[in-house]
Amino acid sequence: MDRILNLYDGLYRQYGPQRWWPGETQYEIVIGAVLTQNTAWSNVEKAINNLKSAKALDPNTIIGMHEDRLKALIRPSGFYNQKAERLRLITDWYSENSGNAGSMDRMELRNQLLEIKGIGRETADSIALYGFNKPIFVVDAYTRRFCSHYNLLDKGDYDDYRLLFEDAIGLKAKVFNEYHALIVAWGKENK
DNA sequence: GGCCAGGTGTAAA
DNA sequence: TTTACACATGGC
Repeated sequence: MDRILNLYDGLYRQYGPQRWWPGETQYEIVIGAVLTQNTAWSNVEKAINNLKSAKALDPNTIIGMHEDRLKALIRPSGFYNQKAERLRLITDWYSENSGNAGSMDRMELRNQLLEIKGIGRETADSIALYGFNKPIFVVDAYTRRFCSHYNLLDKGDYDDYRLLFEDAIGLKAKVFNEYHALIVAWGKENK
């Protein structure tokens, strides 16, 4: 049995199902994916709660909102100048494409997202997997640490890590979803 | 008070 | 192609 599958079983037994992404709606997942860029999730929660309290967590409101207003609401998540712009761009895309993104090929969706300024590989893959249920494995800082710890891969490009898991598991969105979340749970216990 | 967190774009070597 | 740096807040 492949070691990657074996480690998955171990994590699952230890931590149980994680029920990711921590967000209720598809749009909230998209917003959260941007806000969490190099940022602690606790700070992202504050920003999302601000948006909810302001009844601003929907595409039309975000697009129509004054830039300074948006920056103030997302301020706790840090990098708020950049992120306000990134939220606007991803929201423009979302308004246009959320309807048919679900029927896109996984790589077609990924490539569309990567064309958006401020949406890099991890953010694109998080949106594709957790927002649209596409089988793309998400690589983050925890994933690299996990791979290094278990000697799966030490230095590599983002896609080297992604393919390592995709090749071992097969294109299974449900497993990708759970595995990534479990790696984060593992990572928070192993600092 | 310093370090770090579920990255990304840009510029320079 | 690789490396360095800016971007910012809140928790410990």
